[in-house]
Amino acid sequence: MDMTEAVPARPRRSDATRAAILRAARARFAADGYDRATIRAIAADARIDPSMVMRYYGSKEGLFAAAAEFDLRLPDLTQVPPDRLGEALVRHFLNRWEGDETLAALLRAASANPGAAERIRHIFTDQLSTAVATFGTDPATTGRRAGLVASQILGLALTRYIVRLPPVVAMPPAEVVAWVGPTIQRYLTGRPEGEGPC
Amino acid sequence: MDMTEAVPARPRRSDATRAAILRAARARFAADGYDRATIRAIAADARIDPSMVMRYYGSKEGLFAAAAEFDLRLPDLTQVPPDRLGEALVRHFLNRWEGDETLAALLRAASANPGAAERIRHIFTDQLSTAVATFGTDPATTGRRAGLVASQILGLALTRYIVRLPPVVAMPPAEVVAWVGPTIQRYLTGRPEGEGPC
DNA sequence: GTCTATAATTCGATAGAC
DNA sequence: GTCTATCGAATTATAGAC
Repeated sequence: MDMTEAVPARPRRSDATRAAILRAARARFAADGYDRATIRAIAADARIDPSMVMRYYGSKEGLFAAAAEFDLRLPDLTQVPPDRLGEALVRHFLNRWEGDETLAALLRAASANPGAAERIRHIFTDQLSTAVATFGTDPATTGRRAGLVASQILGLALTRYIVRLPPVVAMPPAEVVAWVGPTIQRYLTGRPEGEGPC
Repeated sequence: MDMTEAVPARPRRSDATRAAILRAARARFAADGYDRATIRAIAADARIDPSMVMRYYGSKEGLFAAAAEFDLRLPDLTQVPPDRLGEALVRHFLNRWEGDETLAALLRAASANPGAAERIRHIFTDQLSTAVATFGTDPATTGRRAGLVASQILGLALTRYIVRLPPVVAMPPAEVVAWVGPTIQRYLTGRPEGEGPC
């Protein structure tokens, strides 16, 4: 047994530095977008030398790829009362945004960085579609429903955190849930044109 | 009567050049975002020298300000049957986007350009709010309703034209209207939590 | 592992000839 | 009005000393 096995999953000496870089990168990318967030500024925030960023992440693209790792952490929709799916989803997304600026960084970067839009597509097709598919709507409509949900959820994020439309920013979370919840609910389980079971 | 009056509102010799610059600028800003759309590239598209752009518009910011002039051209909502307001608005926005890339340019630039987000805020508060206020809902809720409409409309534009989510891109206009129309209708005239007049 | 120095681009903007 | 030439600044990325 050699020394490398004596230290399983050894915490590298510079893991703290790497984490600091990622933290600073996420904040800068979220605040300034991809192009305006410079490696120099990120390094300054993390209190390290700019060349360290290159050493650890290879390039600016590599840094962004690492900083933009994101999981929606969608709850198990089968555990939610079927008539409260929309409400639950909106509440979940609000919490997810306020606690993690990664999605805001992705959204802001999506217009300039070729990989960011692709990343968002994957997140909101793979992760969301599989969640939508877990309960028994017609599989043929799953993609469309997930896309509609994404359009409202991302639009809410855009107007609340990027464009910052005053009325949307001012709405308390409970009221956002009350207004947008029914929209998501209909996209998930309803039909178009409001010809619902009225 | 002197010569200046003999040629009222004279079309300057270079108006064609100015228009070509604006056309190229809108396309580049829409495709690449503010930072990546360079004056050099715009000038090349317009088949003119880069210095002409500076001469006509002073700076890159000035050029963007001129290129991002946008009017929602909202129809008179009082002429629309009250139960078809949502449908009419969604249809109008779809047509407005497909025919003019200015809004896409604004949306793409909103994350990098300080003035673009401000411009969108004005467009979607002033223009939309006044339209929402024209019919008789409680004035206290006008701003909120306009904000909610903007969140869904801008989210639709974001997922359809910027992020390009496949299911949203693939939806024919009629189906977008059928699905999203009722959402806008409820934001305009309904109440939250789906406790509508059922 | 960390930092200095700098290479190699690229961009917005300016000056001035024609 | 139009174009050539170029400045000055900022960026990513690399090479190499310590």
